[in-house]
Amino acid sequence: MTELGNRYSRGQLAKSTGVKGETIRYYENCGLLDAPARSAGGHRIYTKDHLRQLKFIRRCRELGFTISEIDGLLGLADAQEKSCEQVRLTTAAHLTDVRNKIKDLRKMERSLKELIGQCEINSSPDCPIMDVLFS
Amino acid sequence: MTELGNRYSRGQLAKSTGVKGETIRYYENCGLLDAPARSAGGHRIYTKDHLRQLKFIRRCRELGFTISEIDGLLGLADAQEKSCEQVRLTTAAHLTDVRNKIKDLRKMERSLKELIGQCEINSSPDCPIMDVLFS
DNA sequence: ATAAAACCTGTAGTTACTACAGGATCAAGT
DNA sequence: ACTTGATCCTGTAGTAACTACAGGTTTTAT
Repeated sequence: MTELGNRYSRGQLAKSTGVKGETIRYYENCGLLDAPARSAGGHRIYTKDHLRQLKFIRRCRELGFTISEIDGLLGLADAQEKSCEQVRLTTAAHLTDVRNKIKDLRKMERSLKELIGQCEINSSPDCPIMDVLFS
Repeated sequence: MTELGNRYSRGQLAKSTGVKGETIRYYENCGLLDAPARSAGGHRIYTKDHLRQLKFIRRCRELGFTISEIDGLLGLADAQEKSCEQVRLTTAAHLTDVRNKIKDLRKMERSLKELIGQCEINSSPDCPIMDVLFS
């Protein structure tokens, strides 16, 4: 089916997706990316399908999905029925995670800002940041 | 100097700082936490100084400082002069990191929200989230 | 004295890659 | 056909900051 002008080396796949060659191999080991055919000499021969799949993986990673979440999503891509709802749930759960992380970081941000603020007021010989932390 | 009623086991130290016993050992291996004296049988005997130091480490970790940043801060705690400025710089640099992370996560949040939004509109048999990601 | 709790060391697992080492193969030019 | 340089192959080890054993010793409480 996929035959004409449809062969990519690992390097070409890397270039067109922005995913490093070594990482592509890693995804294959993980079972995330389908194992491609091999040349007589053992080199991997990828197709347009791999390209599509890898682009999907990269996008999901950029959105902060973990490998196993992506694995789940790829599994759902095949199973039709009910899968849409599952995808939505996975995405929603991930959104919650992201929001919690933001909350934590905001708390850190406030504390760090406060620590630095102490410095501006300061004129004592001791470091006020250390004073607060090392109490 | 530190002698009376001033001996803690690893477990006691763990309980009073909220840092797990195994993690305490890890910090010692890292060189973060000073190696304590040992009993005849080889058990670690901590002092109030260790308690103080470990609390400092825990606070810094909660604020997102890396181990090596904390190592740096602890080094500065001794060296007096100029160290306050260094502490402030380390803290400021860390604050920038935290803010960048927040920015990234916000971008993720927006995208995820958008993806989920697609679902609410949707009535087609295909999953709109997958459609967008798997394009 | 005995038994349970806590401790000891060293090693391996976690996540998502990245970076080698030491070869083999491929593609292009002559 | 041959050579050369780029790319590819495998397997392993390293990264950050822990966590979790296994298999044994010590401490503490009764």
